[in-house]
Amino acid sequence: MDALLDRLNSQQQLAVAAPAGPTLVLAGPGSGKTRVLTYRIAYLISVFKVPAHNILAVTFTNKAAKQMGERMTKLIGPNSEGIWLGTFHAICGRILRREADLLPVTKNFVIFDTDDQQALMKEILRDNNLDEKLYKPASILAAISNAKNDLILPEAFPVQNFRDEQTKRLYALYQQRLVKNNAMDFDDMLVYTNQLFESYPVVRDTYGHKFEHILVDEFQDTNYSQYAILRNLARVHKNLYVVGDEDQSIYRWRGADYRNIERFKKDFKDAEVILLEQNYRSTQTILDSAVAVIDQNSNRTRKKLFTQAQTGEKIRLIVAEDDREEAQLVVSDIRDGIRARQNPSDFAIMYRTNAQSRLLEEAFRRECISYRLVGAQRFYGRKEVRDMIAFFRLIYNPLDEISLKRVINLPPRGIGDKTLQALAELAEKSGLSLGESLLDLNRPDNQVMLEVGRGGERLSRFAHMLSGWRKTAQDNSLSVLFDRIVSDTDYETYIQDKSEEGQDRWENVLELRAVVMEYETRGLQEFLEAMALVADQDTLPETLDAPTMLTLHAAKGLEFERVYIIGLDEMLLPHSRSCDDEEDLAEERRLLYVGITRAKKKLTLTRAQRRRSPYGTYEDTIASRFIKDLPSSLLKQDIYAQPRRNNFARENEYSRWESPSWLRNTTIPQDKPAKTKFKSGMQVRHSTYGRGVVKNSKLEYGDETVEVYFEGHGLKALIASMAKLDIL
DNA sequence: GTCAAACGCTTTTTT
DNA sequence: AGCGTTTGAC
Repeated sequence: MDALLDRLNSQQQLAVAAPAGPTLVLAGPGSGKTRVLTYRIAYLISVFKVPAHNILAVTFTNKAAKQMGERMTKLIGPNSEGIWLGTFHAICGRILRREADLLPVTKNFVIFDTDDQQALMKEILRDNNLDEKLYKPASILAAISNAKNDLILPEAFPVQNFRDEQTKRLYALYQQRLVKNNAMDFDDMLVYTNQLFESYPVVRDTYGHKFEHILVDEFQDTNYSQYAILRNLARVHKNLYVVGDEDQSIYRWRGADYRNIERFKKDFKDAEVILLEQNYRSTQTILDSAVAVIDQNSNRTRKKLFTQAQTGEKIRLIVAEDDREEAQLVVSDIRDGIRARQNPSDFAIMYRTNAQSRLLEEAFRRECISYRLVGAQRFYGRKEVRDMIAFFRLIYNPLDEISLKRVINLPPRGIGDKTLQALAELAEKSGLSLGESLLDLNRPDNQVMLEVGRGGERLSRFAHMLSGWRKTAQDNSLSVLFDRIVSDTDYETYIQDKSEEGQDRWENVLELRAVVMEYETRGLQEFLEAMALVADQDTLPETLDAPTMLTLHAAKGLEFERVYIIGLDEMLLPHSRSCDDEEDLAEERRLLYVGITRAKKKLTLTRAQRRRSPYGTYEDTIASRFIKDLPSSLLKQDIYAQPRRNNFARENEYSRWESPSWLRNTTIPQDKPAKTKFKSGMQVRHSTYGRGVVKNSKLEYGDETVEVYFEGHGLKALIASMAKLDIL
């Protein structure tokens, strides 16, 4: 199996073949981190002869887990079967279901996502007569989440003022309500796992013995409670192998604590530290600019990033007049690239906030280019999809009141607040949950129905449906259940109003049915677990050959030939919410660093001089402070010309582009070409338009603008440094 | 209980 | 500006 090591450089070999024991791999971007991790596991199995089921590998995203699994299978085939591979949440979910007897919830607990949490918190606030405006559910939940990430239980919640006291109380109530719903939130999965280990050393040591080797990817983005889980699990064998890069820590806001690296060094004194510095991804220019950006952060160990690749092209900086034009410029450039035979999937556009994708989407549609949009809640956030999932959840776990309330009157069947109130009173009296007393109504001998009044009949009709579904769920496949819910509720008629959106929504339902089919044999539990833990970005069709749009956060771990990072404006990158805290600012910088280092060949940074503010009006922007950190020797400042004239002349709103008046000088200094390279009458060739004749050329705004007449395309104004024009 | 109009607020990043 | 939520009318 030494052939395994042949394909690695010496640093990587050192990491892959490291002796057992605590190991810390500090890996710069593009240094083959994932490769090392995958090979390490293969090495453990084939050289150390560790059985796969004694290995635990934790990744940051489901996608990374999937990817690693695939690579592993390629590397060592079926020997890799049985390995515990997944995100912290997936792994914890697995442990918690197995050990559910020791938990305050039952084995078929459900996982509350952000929306469910909000709904629950709103109920609690209402029950306690607290003003939602004063106590915003989101901010209360954020405080609770922070506490959980540090393993602070309600009793230990630190109180300094009245508001803290309220938060503490709400935290306690919230936990009670979750248990009543037989539910837990994302953070609870980690907290419960820790509690399990702390309260039952037997359980802790069972898993501790089981996992001879534990490997962790993206270690810099673990939070304290995740670290505590690792420490608990590694007590026995101490074979904790973590891989990370402090410069790529971008989840502080979610509780990620890069101090875990220090904790690790302290808790595992004899840990071996291995550095991976050679970069296999990017050109030296890209690396240099990345280093220039990240070196401005203090409190970090400086690393060199080197590559054997070429210097490569300079970084382009494009300044558009407004955000709409920014989007159009980027998309036009990609269009030109695709026409010039570039692979569509080589392109990626990255941005700070999801909202920025909208203008890009519009631009792509105008150009009739298909695209991949990562995340942004496109599918699983849709109401109709969530509705259907709520039906499933209620069937699986009737204690889930949030889901019950969501679907009990859906489609409207005359069960409003009053009827629900009556049901709640009934439940109160019998000491049952809403769902249980609802199902009780269905029992033929049930008399209490009368007490509920006129709504009683509607309620029991729904109860009848629900118990029918529960029976169906027991001995039928998921799609059968799905179809029954749809037909029993006449869901199609409900959402398929004649409108076009109705059609869209129905198509979403059908798409969800296709997802359900994938879990056909695996059952309800696995389906719901996946729905809760698998995010949109994990479901991207990898096969689609199209440019990708994604947030800088979502870009971590990926790489593309050509990367565009848009919106390099103050208040956006760095984001306004991060501007008054030193640590937050450092994280924004790391975010840009992550983005830059995704690029293999070519990097383009853009910004807009005016941008739509959240309020709808246009506002002037200020160039991002990070631009200053890029040495001008690495930059090629570009001002776009427009072959768009012909394309858009028909559309009135674009007519302003016919004049070059939007071209602006910007603040970035640049060496201007002394004289024009092109002269009137020259024969030239362009990658897209073919042969043409130069009509005119002049120096303008720091760059050379050439007017060329192309047969079949007409007169075009091109920027010499941009358009690849060859003189014939 | 349902529907429509008016209001008010919003945007950071995600398992 | 656009959306979701609340309010008010039927």
